[in-house]
Amino acid sequence: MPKKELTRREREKLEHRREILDAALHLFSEYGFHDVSMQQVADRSEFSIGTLYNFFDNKEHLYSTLLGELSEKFHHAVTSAIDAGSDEIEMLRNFVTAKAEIFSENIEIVRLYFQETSGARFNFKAGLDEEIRTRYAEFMKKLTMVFANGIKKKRFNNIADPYLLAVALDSLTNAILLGCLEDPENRSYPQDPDVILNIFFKGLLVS
Amino acid sequence: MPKKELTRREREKLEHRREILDAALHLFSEYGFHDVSMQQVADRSEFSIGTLYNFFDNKEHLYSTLLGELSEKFHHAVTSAIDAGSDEIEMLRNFVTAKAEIFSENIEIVRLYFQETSGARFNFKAGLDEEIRTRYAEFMKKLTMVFANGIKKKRFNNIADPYLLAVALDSLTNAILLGCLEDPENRSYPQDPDVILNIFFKGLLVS
DNA sequence: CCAAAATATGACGTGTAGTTCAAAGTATGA
DNA sequence: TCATACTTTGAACTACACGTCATATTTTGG
Repeated sequence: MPKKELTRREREKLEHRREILDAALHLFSEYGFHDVSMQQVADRSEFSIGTLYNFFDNKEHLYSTLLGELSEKFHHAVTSAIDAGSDEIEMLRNFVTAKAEIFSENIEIVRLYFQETSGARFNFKAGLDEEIRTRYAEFMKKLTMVFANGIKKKRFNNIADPYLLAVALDSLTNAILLGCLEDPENRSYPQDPDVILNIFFKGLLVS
Repeated sequence: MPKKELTRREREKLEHRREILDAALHLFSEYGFHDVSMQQVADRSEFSIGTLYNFFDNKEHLYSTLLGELSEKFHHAVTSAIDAGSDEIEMLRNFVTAKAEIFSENIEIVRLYFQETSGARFNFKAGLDEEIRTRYAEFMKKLTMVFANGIKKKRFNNIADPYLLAVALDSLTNAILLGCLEDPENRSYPQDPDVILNIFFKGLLVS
């Protein structure tokens, strides 16, 4: 399929679409889905309301397009970081480093993502985010396997169920990274992944 | 102040208020703030719309009253559990046990709470939940002190900043407990707090 | 240069949800 | 029993936001 074969018109159309998505991202990220009107998106993107509807069927479609793009970007970066590791320890370090990078470079995106997956995971119209759930499940499976393999290879101690470890690491990185980003003055952003990982790597109890 | 000295009328009024709050809790917990109308709350509580406004100034007030009550209940239970421990290890075990209990006994309440604090912590009208933020900050301070004291007393290894440990334990328990409750068939609810705490207590790395 | 196609516009239709308030219903206690 | 105070009611008011569509503008290509 020829990918570069786009007329200027087509390129401009894509650009316009991108501008609308960008405007929507900023607004949704700051105020949330319900507290942003299509008028605001129109104003910010410097298009008229009608034009928005040439690109997106409705408000939800605009929103879910954003979420879909973002979750794809996010999960690709994170999973490929894991794959790039040569052993389980390196995989975890790569994961934390990649996640920290993504978070710090895309606060707005990340905020939007967590508005959806944390707050509304339970009550939003199910199905809207089927794709996101699937990606998340895949990612958790991968992370679980890292722990499971590490334990099997005797690189890790068998301190907890691998899936529990995966949930733990994921939620813990979310909380710590978000906390640092939302309150940058009080908490410095961890450059070294082991700042976080030592909570797992080293034992708290004095033996 | 005489607390029992309530006329039947006053008692009934309180009861009515409670019924409205209960109805609102169930609805908000299931559908979220924006997707519940006052009409629905009225129907479910078997009062008319007008009556709701005799008890609460507006929809937000109704919602924030719920959140306030719930966060108070929640934090009281958790902090007193910590206080009941005689050493740092027991404090952490008490905390996890109490939290697990609260979660399993009040799924709806917990859902509502996390809708607010996870999803909207960033973007909701700030100030609406000033009280909740304060309580949360207090609680985090207490948990941080548990870790800090444990480290100072050489009961714990100094594997990470105490505040980081507190954030970690809090987010980790949230994620694991919620995960079990929302998907009870696949994941069994941990009765033993050490199932979770071993992630902290024991080191993952084979030394 | 002009007609046809593509794109953009924004006033307007429509529906809905929060809130008000005058009237109806109910309890109180003299 | 009856007047007074308290409580409930729900139709109606107001506001706003999604989404439409006839019209205007711009681009294309002959």
